[in-house]
Amino acid sequence: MGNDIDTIFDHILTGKSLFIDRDVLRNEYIPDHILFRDDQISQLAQILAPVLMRSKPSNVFLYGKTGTGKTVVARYVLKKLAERTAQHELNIEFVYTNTRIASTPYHVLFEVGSQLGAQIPFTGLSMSGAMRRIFERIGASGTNIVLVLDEVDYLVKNFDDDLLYDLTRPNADIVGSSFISLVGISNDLKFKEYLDPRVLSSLGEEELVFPPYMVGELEAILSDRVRLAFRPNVVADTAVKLCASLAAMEHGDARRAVDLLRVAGELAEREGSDQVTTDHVMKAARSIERDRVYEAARSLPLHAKLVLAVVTSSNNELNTGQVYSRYAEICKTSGLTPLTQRRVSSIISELDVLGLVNAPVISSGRFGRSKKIKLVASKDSVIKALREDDVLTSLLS
DNA sequence: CCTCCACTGGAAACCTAGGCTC
DNA sequence: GAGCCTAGGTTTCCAGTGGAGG
Repeated sequence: MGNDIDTIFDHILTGKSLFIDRDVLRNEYIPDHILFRDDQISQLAQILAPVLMRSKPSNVFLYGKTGTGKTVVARYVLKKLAERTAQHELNIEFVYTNTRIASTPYHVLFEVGSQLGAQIPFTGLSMSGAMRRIFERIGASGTNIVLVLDEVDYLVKNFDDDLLYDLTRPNADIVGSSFISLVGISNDLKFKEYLDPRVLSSLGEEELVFPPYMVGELEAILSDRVRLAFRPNVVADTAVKLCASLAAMEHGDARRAVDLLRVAGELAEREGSDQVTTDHVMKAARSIERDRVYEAARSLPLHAKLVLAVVTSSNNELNTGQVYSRYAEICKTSGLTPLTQRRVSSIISELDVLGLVNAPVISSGRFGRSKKIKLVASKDSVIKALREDDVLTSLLS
């Protein structure tokens, strides 16, 4: 039915699409009105307001789990500020980087630099060299910067807080009267424990906490989006409730809730249904999980894929030694140089963090202590992703 | 209570790619 | 263009460890 290409086009041409505006359900969407975050918005606005007077605002930390509105509040306030600064012709730039996507301290600088128009090569410069170029750039133009570092906890846990220290440290000699003001966003409430006291004192000047949304709040948020995104009476109330309660189980994650709604809507539309039902929501939940697994597996480096293939091909739990010997065997037959067991052990831990495998360390007394590794993600999705790699296709038996 | 397995995971050394300086 | 420097990934080295079996 829904697979018929003419039906798909017909639906769109005859205006039978279920959506009015799909973009409302996208992650990057910034609503005109943000529900249940009035306090955080006004506090953040107050903290950042001094930029309008050309003085340096305190650095801020936003804490809260994923999908509690940190990023959207930050972007919303920044957007409003940018509107004002444009009116008053103030020399302020707002820079937003997600440090988990940038992934290394150097890439963060690279990203920040390119947004500011400073020339930073992809590789080759020292950290301090890259930092100097950024400072010189803003010093030369007399620009003040509000820098948002999303998911800073990732950066600090995987590396250290030197970058934060360097960014918060006053560099009067280079930057003149310009300043950099930091807005750090962290998913981890205990994040502060990882910080050096010297960083904490300058960075932790102000902090805002974002509590998880309650089921009722999620429902209100979703209803709001439904009104903007879908045609009237398309989405069943029960479907909205289900999205809200599924997301509430994931510690009140609004992003998850909105994703569910979008995917459910797309599934319903593809089926040619004129209603989005709880059934579509359930299907959406499964489909999102499959996509997540597929994407995670597909983007792994070759040797991580090989390790994953070994785990996937076994029906029972394996320990690190078993995984390594099978992995080494595969490398041998395909003429690859195997990585060391130490490295493979780390790769297994990385797969665990990605939620593809479960690998707790179990002690079996006399029989040693090792990780007990088993696949937890959908086997089909993993295999599908692995088959996309040419090297793997020839190996999978 | 002690042993001893099969690792774990921290730390440092090493390697490579790529820009920098002269 | 040679030689230097750095970041990021990997290897090397190794002290440390939870608990079944003695």
